[in-house]
Amino acid sequence: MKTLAREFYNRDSVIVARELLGKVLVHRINEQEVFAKIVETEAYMGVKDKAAHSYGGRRTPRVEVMYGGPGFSYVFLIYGMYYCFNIVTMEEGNPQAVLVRAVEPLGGIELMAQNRFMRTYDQLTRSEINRLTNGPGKLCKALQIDKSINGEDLCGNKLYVKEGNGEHFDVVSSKRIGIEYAEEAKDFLWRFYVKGNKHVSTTTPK
DNA sequence: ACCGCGATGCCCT
DNA sequence: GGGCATCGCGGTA
Repeated sequence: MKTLAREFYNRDSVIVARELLGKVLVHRINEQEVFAKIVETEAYMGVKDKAAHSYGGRRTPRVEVMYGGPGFSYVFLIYGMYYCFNIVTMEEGNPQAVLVRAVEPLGGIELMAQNRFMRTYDQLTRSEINRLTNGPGKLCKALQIDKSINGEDLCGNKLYVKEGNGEHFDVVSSKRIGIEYAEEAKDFLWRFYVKGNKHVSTTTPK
């Protein structure tokens, strides 16, 4: 399957977030590979978006990669223990990004089980299987995404996104999660997920 | 099922 | 020193 080209990411975050659904996120780790279908995303629209780290043109060491070109990873630590994985969108100097909030495991399941629960897949409970990758922090743990790949070029061959299998699905948009502080921006419908998919983090955001 | 809470460390208009 | 684009647990039902 074809890897997404840089031009795919050189568009509005809302468009990219919507179109990333159904695509496949791949992480090559030494000889191994984990890959998973993107089923939930959120758009962070940059300088005019009060929920974005780059709101108002805020430019600190943490958010610096958001100011670079499209198609690079932006990984940050949240609550002292979880990582969140984003893909930078729009041209250099326009700091937008898409947060990947949930994925559906497709390959490298054993490695994901080890990364998340330090056990083999068949040793996992139903609950553990269900919450393997259904949240931004969980998918980073499962796919071994951490600060060491902040700024990684997704047009390379270590961490990248490729086309999905082309099957049809409906898309739901909703308010974004966990941004109560963002005033009017908290109500923007900039979260997208695959309708009916079991790996979506939640279907009823506050 | 839902709800509340604590963990834990980096970042800093 | 306060806040955070989260998660898992233990309580109640």
